[in-house]
Amino acid sequence: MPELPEVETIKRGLTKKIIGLKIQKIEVLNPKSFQGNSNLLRGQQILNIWRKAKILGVDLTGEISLLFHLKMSGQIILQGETKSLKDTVIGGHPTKDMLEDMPNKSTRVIFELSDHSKIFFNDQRKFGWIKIMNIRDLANDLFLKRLGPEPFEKEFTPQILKENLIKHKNWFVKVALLDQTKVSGIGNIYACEALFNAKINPQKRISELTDDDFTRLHKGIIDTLNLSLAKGGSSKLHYFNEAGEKGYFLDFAFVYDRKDQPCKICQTPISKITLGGRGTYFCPICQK
DNA sequence: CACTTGACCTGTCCGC
DNA sequence: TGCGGACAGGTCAAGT
Repeated sequence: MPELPEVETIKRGLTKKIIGLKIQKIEVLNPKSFQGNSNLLRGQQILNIWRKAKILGVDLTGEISLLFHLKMSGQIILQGETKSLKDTVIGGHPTKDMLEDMPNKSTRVIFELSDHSKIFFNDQRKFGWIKIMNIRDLANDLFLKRLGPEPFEKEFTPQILKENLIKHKNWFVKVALLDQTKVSGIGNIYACEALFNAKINPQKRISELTDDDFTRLHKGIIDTLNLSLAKGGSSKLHYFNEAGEKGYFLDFAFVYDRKDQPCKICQTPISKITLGGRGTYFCPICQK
């Protein structure tokens, strides 16, 4: 899925466009994609939009919030009333880099808003979900409660990173980065890229990391996520922002999805291995 | 316990 | 061109 930069990009885009609007109508095309009674949403106004890790939250009147998790292939696409998607895009990427008009065969849920725009929740693989939660239950949600620090918040320091990871001395560092209870929002792309940035081999065990490694890893995480935000996120297969545009971070990636291609620093072919069941890319020379 | 594999789904790409 | 298998931005559950 969409990892932190992709969900954050969607959050920022939606915030500019739908705060204050009301939800007029909900159409659930795939029941498994939507948990809760969708009738509760009708007439509720959108108050605030937030992100925690890879979860997107939409606070509504009526003391309820809508939570979205896009998992591997989810998309949230906002489309205006009359204009086609490509007409609404400002800044003009080529047409081939935009989604076609909605709905399509992956559309699972459709929201109609008070300005007659529509939000399409698309999800090819159906792993993603939307759920309605009472605001009081949000504070008790186990997944949200256990999430580690947000990389862009002050609480995330090299020391905290070390403290959270050191409990698992024998874990591969790459696998540890994917654990959302240690740090929030990192997925497979940014785990690989952050480790390259920090010059750490993904097969290193946590116990092998020095304080200097933790410091570089902390910086590598933040720098990598920042760069991706600046490039609009990563579009490998499914990711588009709320306006249907791709993100271009992967054009700048050093290792992810670059198996056998030359390292951009030392020209050594990039390696691909499997760690914790996930494809893992790294430069065997640059990452010690 | 710690660690790995499978399940959830659909689609695409690569090798024979 | 067809077909099978591997693989894909995530997370949880079951198995070893």
